[in-house]
Amino acid sequence: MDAFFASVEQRDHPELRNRPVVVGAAPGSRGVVATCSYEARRFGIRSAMPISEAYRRCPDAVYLRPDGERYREVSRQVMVLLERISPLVEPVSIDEAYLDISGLERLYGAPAEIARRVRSTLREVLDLGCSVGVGPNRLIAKLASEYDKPEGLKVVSPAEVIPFLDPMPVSNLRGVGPRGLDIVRRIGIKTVAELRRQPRELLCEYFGERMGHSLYQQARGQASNRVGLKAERQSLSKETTFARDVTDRELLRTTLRDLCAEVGRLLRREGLRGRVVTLKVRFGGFETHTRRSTLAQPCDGDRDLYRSAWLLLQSEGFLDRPLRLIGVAVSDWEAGRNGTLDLFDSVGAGGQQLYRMIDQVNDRFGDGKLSFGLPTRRRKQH
DNA sequence: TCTGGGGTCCTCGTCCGT
DNA sequence: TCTGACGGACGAGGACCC
Repeated sequence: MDAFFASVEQRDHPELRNRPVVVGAAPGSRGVVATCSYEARRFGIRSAMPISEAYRRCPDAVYLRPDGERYREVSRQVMVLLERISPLVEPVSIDEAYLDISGLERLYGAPAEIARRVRSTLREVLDLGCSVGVGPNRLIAKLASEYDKPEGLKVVSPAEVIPFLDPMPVSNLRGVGPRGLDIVRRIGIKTVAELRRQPRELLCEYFGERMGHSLYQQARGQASNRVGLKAERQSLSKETTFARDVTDRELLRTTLRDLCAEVGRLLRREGLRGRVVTLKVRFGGFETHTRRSTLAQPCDGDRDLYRSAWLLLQSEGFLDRPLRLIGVAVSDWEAGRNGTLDLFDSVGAGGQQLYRMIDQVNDRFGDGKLSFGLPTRRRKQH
């Protein structure tokens, strides 16, 4: 979806149309821009920019706090419409989804026609704009969707993959953030074409085994083409940044208690019980630490969570310095929950080869005859 | 100077049992 | 009985994404 939160606000409040709209923290507070309308982007405002900076660039914009519940509801409506077009829809975030459209040509026409149908359906039914990318796999489809925002439409055929990728900056690839970009600069490359000329060993040496291998594949346009169910939740957390750094123990105590109560409420709502409680703190200079504690029994109760979190906060000496942020997370669900995950994208080359072998066996002996489970994420996945 | 909140995954170090 | 190698479990932190 294009500028999703801002577009929903502009749609629901016509007086905001054609005006710069910034959804995020309140101006004057510690916080950032979640998203902003294209009118606001003309002032150089971007997602993740400090709200104070956004306000300096455009004090006349309309500043709104995010309405998460509303956006989630609209997101559900989007997904329902997508499911009418393809039976295989994988939501990847609140405003993005992959659709498997193989085999739909007879029903709807060429891939470009299907993409146009997606775009026009969301515009006509929900009055929202989106950009659609079509490609032979997830990587290419995603990059194609980002190619011509807003309301873009780009189809990349298998033959066009390499010419499509070649001129792109390496930062467009998945997993290349500011740190990755530093390394890219150090090697002296800019484009995907230049990246593809680097030997795999060199990329692994600079980026680490997994990331190096991933970049080697991405530069060749290789990626998974599986569209599956949304992955199950691995953890659940709540955190808050104080308006001013805090030393007051009582304020820290009540804040932590509130956070634990909220996490507990959500755990119970989702029917999850976790074995590990993680405390997160951030000091004035943005120095961030986490400390975790494994419970004897999985829990979803506010009091158990609070007891562990407060113990961690006290025992680690975190109360001696002013705190900017405090947070609490729960993870490692009790056995029997969250037992199945589609890990195709995270298992690496060995795992992908296993999947291919399983597909071959199932092709020969009937689908579903063979399946396999991976041990929990932290264990070595060989 | 400024830098949210809610996530996922990866790497590395340490401890401990085999 | 001792010792070293090995690997799993666990914890911390970094990097990235939306």
